[in-house]
Amino acid sequence: MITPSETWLEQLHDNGYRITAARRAVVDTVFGSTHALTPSEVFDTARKKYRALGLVTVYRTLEKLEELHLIQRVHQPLGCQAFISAGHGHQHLLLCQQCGQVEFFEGDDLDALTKSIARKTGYQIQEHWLQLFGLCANCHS
Amino acid sequence: MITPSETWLEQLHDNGYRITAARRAVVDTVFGSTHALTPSEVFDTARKKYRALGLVTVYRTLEKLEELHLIQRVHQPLGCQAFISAGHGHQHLLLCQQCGQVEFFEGDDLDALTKSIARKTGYQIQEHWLQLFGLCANCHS
DNA sequence: ATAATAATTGAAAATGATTTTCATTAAGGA
DNA sequence: TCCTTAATGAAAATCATTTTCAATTATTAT
Ligand SMILES: [Mn+2]
Ligand SMILES: [Mn+2]
Ligand SMILES: [Zn+2]
Ligand SMILES: [Zn+2]
Repeated sequence: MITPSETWLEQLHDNGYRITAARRAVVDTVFGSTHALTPSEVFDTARKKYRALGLVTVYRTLEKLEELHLIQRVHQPLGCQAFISAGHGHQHLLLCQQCGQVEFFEGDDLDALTKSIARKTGYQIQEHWLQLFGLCANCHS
Repeated sequence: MITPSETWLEQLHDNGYRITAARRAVVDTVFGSTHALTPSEVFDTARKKYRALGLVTVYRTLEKLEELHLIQRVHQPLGCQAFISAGHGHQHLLLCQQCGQVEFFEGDDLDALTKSIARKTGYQIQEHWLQLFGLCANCHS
């Protein structure tokens, strides 16, 4: 674990947010998950750690974690409500279509492509979304 | 216009769907739009062409057009409910962050990248999503 | 052209996800 | 420990989408 979930709590604290049992439960659930989780899935899991948790608090906590760039929304063919720990620096996602596992990768070089497209279209290209889908080592073979 | 909107109606017909005034209005609205449109936006525009149109029919027609691959959903930072005419063959989207104009481009070559990622991660990569964001010629300059 | 049929329609109701409201609780600095 | 104020969960409200259903209409068979 490169970033202990404690760091997320510290970050919340450093940004003026309080550390509560509800937030601990949500943070502990989302941090370290290898699958993107919807608010409802976070709720189900986090409630096992903190029974009194409310779904509303899950929404509110995810909102703050996203605002601090600690988590990011994952767009998938079947829905775009799930979240995962954010990558560090410029990274992209690789998703297993079978089991839903999420990995990050980096090292894509789209400079030649974006320059070529910019020239052809007249666009000033600012950013890109790239995502790979496939089968993880466990799911194929 | 490479594909007249008549073709969309023909396609609907060829797939056993009937041609109705409501569907004409939706098809005429979505076909040829240079911006991705939400169901509600389609409704507002299409209703000008066919006053009796119901929002439900917009949802149902978009569903069929997507099923026939005539339109495709557009994922954006602010939402993923909008649709645009589908590209032909293997193409990706280029979106203007200012005015929302959508263009297609092709010719990306991700083979080297996907092979490298496959080797490093053990994934069997099946497909990719790539989208560029920027400012169109009108919006910058 | 007419009639028969089955798909399509729009309104209304139902559903599901997310947001807002609000009285109560509790974090954390003084 | 006390005080202030952020945070909480329940309930209600909102918003997007889907389902239901009786009426309408496109298409096929006559
Ligand atoms: Mn990149
Ligand atoms: Mn491609
Ligand atoms: Zn897998
Ligand atoms: Zn523009």
